[in-house]
Amino acid sequence: MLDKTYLPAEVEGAIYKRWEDSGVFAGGQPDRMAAGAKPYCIVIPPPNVTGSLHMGHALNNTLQDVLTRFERMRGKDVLWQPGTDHAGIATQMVVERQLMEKQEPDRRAMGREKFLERVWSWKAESGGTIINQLRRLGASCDWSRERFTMDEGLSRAVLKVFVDLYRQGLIYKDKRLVNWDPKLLTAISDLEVMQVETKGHLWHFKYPIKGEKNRFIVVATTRPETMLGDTAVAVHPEDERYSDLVGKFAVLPLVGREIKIVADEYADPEQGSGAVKITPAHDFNDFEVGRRHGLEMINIFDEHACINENAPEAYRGLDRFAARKRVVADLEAQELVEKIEDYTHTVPYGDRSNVVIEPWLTEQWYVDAATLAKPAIAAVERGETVFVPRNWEKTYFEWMRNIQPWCISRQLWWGHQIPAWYGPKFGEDGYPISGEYEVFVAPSEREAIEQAKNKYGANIRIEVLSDELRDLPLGPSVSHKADSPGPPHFTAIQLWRDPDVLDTWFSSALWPFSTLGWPEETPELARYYKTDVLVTGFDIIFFWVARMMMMGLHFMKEVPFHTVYIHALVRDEKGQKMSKSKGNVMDPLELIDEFGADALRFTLAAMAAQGRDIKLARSRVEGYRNFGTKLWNAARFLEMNECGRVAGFDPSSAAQTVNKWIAGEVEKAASQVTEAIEAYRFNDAANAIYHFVWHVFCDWYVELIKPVLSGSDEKAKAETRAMASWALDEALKLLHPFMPFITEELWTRLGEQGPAHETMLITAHWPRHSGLGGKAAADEIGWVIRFITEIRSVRAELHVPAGAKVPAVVVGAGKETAARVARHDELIRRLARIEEISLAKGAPKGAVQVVLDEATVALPLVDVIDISAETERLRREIDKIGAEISQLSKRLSDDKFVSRAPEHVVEEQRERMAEAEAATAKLREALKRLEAAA
RNA sequence: GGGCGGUUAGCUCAGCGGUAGAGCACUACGUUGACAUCGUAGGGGUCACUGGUUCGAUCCCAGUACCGCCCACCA
Repeated sequence: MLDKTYLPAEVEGAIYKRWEDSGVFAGGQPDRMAAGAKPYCIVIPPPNVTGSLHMGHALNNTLQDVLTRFERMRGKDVLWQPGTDHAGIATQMVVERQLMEKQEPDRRAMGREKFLERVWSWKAESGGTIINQLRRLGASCDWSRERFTMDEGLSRAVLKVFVDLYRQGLIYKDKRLVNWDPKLLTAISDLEVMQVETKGHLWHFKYPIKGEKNRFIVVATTRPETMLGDTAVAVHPEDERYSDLVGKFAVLPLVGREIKIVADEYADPEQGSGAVKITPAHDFNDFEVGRRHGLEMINIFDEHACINENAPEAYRGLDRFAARKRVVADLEAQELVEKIEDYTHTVPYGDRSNVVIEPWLTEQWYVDAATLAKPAIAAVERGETVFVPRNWEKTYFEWMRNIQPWCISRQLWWGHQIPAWYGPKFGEDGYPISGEYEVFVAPSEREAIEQAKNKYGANIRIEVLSDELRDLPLGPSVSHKADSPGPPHFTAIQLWRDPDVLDTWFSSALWPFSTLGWPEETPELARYYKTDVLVTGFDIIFFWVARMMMMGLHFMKEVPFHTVYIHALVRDEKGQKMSKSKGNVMDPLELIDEFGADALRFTLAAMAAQGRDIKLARSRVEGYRNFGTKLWNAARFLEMNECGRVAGFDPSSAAQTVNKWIAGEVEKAASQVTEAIEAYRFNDAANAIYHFVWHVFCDWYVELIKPVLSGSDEKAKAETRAMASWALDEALKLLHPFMPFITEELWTRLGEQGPAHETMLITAHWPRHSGLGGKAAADEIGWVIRFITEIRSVRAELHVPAGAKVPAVVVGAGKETAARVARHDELIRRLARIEEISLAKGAPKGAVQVVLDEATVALPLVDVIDISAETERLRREIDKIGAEISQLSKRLSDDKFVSRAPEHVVEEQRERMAEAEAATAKLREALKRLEAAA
C-alpha cells in the first residue's frame, strides 16, 4: 500500500542508486546499439571543481536532464557527458585562502611543486562535492565517463592544440598592454574585466611650456599618478588653439622630463581643454598614440601597481592610490592644479579579485581569435549551429565580428603550463643577445630538447632548469667556457620552461571533443561528435560557446553542436540577481531537502520560458511539491480500487465513453509534451503535463470513473481499471523527464499489484499514439463536464447548501441529450449532487434554470432560493450574451468584413452568433417562467 | 555611443491577427471513502502610451516613456 504522503527525502537516494547501479546512464547500451539507435549527446557545461550547486546549475542541469531522459525514453543512444573544470584562478584562490586560514606558509614560500600537490589533494578531497550534488538533483549523466580538464587525456589535448596553433601561427607571443590584476598578479582577458561606474574626480593639471614663461598647457586626468609616466601631450591637428605648440615641449612637473606636444586625431577638441596627456605604458589609447609617434613607453608600476624606479624617488614604493594623493598634493603646492571636478566614469575591475585593473606592459601569449572566428561565424550564418532563442545569434555575431586577440597566458600555477621552452638567442658576434631568446614550443620536454639541439647543434648538452629556478621571468641563463679570447665556446645550454599557465577557458574550449577522447580517434568521438545540443546561460556565450565553436571547427572540421539552447538567469522573486552580499541566495539543496528534487526541477522547467529571466519564488516550489502529492494520491486511489496493469492492454479497444475520452486526452497530452520538448519550450511541456495530470486525470477522469468502480458492471469495471492504470502509466512517462523520482517510485510501486514492468521507467518507451479517443467521446464527456460545472456554478452562486441534494429537470432535450442523460445519470447525480434527473416538456415553476445547448436544465428550488436573486442572475447572463451579440452582429453586418475576412473566420462568427442567439432565447424563456412563478 | 530584451490579473509569468490564459495570492462554501500539500465556486485586466498597416491589432510596423541587460568608450 502506498502511504498517504510521498516523502521525497526517504526515497530519492535509493532510486538514484538503482538507476546508477543498473548502468542505464551510460551511452552505447548494447541493446540500443544493436537496434540501431541514433546517438544523442550533450556535454555538460563543466562546473567549477571548487563549486557547489547554485540555482543556475540547478536550472542548467535540470534542462539537460529533461532532454537526456526524454531522448533516452525515445530509444536513442544517449550520452550525457559529465565533468568538472579546474577553474584556474578560482581554485588557486580557494587553496591559498585555506593556507592563510591555517596559518601555513603561502604559496610562494611553499614553492610551485608543493603548492600544486596541495591543490591536487584538495581537489581529491572536495572536488566531488558538486558531482554529488548533481546526483541529488537527479542528473542522469554517464558518470563512468566523468572527466576533469586537467586529466591526463584532456591535458594532452590542450598541449596538442597549443602546439598546432603555434605552428600554424595562430598562437604567438606579443609585448603589449594587458589587463593586469595587481592583486592576483596575473594578466587577464578582456572578458574578465568588469566596467564599473564609479564616482571619481577629474583633475586638470597645468604643464608648463618649455622656454615660455607663464604659459601652460592644461590636461585632465582621472588617474593623476599616471602623469609620472607621461611622455607626450596630444592635441588635435586642426585645433587652432594649439597649432603653434605642436612640436614644442612641455616640462612634466614633478619629473622634469621634457615631453613633446604632438598632433594626433585621438585628441578631442570638444573634450576638456582639448589637450590630452599621453601615458603609453598605462593606457590602451595612449599606447596607440605612442606607437604612432614613436614615443617612449615608461612603465612606472611594478607588478603590485606600486611606483617603481622609473619614477622620481619621492614616489617610489608608493601604492598607486597613495601616489595619486601625493601627486595631487605636490602639484597643488606648485599651483599647477587648475581645477578638480566631480566626475563619474567607468573603472575596470577584475571579476575575481575585485580590484582596479591596470593596463600594464608585459609579454603574453595570444590566440589569433579573428582568424579562428571566421569559420565560426560562417557556420552560424549557414545554420549549421542554431541558437535557441534565435536572437542570441546577433549577440554572437556582434562579438565575433569584433573579436580581439585572446590573451591566454596567466601568471598562475594551477592550470596547464604553457608548453614553451626558452633558450638564449645568439647574435652575429656569437654572444647571447640580452633580453632576447629562442622559443621552442613542443608537446613535451623531450621534443623541446630535440628542437633545441637542432638549433644549437647536436654536440651541445641541453639542460632544463628545474621548477624551483625557472619561476623567474625572462632572461637567458647560459653556461659556457670563456677561457680564451673571442666569442665564448658553449658546451651546455640551459632551457627553462615558460612558468605561466593557460587561461582556464582554453581547455574548456576543447571540451566537446577532448572529453570524447580527442586527439585519439576513439569510437565515442566518431559516434557522438558533433554533439546535439549545448545548454547554457547567455553569460558565457563569449567565454565558452564562441570559443568551442572556433576550436571545434578548427580541429574537428565540424561544429561542436547543432543547437545552442540559451536559458535565462535565475533571479530572486524581486528580480534581483542572487548574490551572497545581498543575502537573497536560494540554495537549491535546501529546497531539495524541503520539497524534493522533483519539485525544484519542475519549478525551474515550468518557469524556463524562452528569452526571459526566471524570478524564482519559494511558493512555486511548494506548489509543485503539492502537485507531486496530488499525483501520488491519484495513484493511491487507483491502487485502492485495484486498478492493476493489464499486460498488452490496447487503449483503442475501450468501449466505455469515458475510457475512450481519457485515451484521447492521453494522446493529446503526449503530443503536446513531445512537441514542446522538441522545440525546447520546457515551460509549455511542463504545463501540458501538469494540466493533464491535475485538471484532466484527477479532476475529471478519476471522478467520472468512481460510479463505475463502485458499480456492478464487471465488464465496465475491468475495462476502466485497465484504462485507468494505463493512463496513469502514460502520465508517469510524460512526467518522468521533469519529476524522475516520484514517477519512478510510482512506476515500481504500482507494479506490486498488477504485473510489474519489465524495465524501470527511466528506460520505458516514450508515449506516441494516434487515433485514440475520437470526437464523439470528446463531445459527450465535454457535455457531461459542462452539465456538472453549470449546475455546480449555479448552486454556489445562489447559495444552495453544499450538502443539499436537489432534483433536476431537463427541458427540451433532443434525442442525443436524452440519451446522454440516461447514460450518465448516476455520474451527474453524484458529481452535481442531484437527487434525481428527469426529462420534461415544460419547466417547473420557480426553478433555477441553466441553458445547455438546445436544452434547459431546471432545478426546482422554490423553497431554497431567492427568486429575485435568480431573476437578477438570469438578467446578467442575458446582458452578457447581449454584449457579445451586438459585437458579432456589428461585425457580420460589415460588408468589408464579410467580403475580406477568410471564409472560415466568417463562418465561425456566424456560428457563434447563432449559438448566442439561441442561448439568449432560452434565457429569456427561463426568465419569463421565473417571473410567472413569482 | 552601439546592441538586445521587457511593459498583459494583486504577484510571477504564458500567449496570440479574429471570444485574454496559468500558477500563486484573494473571497465564499465544503471532512462527498484518493488527496486539507485538498475539493467546489467566484472576484479581478481601456494587454504602458501615441500613431500607422488591416475588414479586424494585446499581437505586425514606427515613434514615445519607463525598466533591465550586454558590448564599446570615457581627458
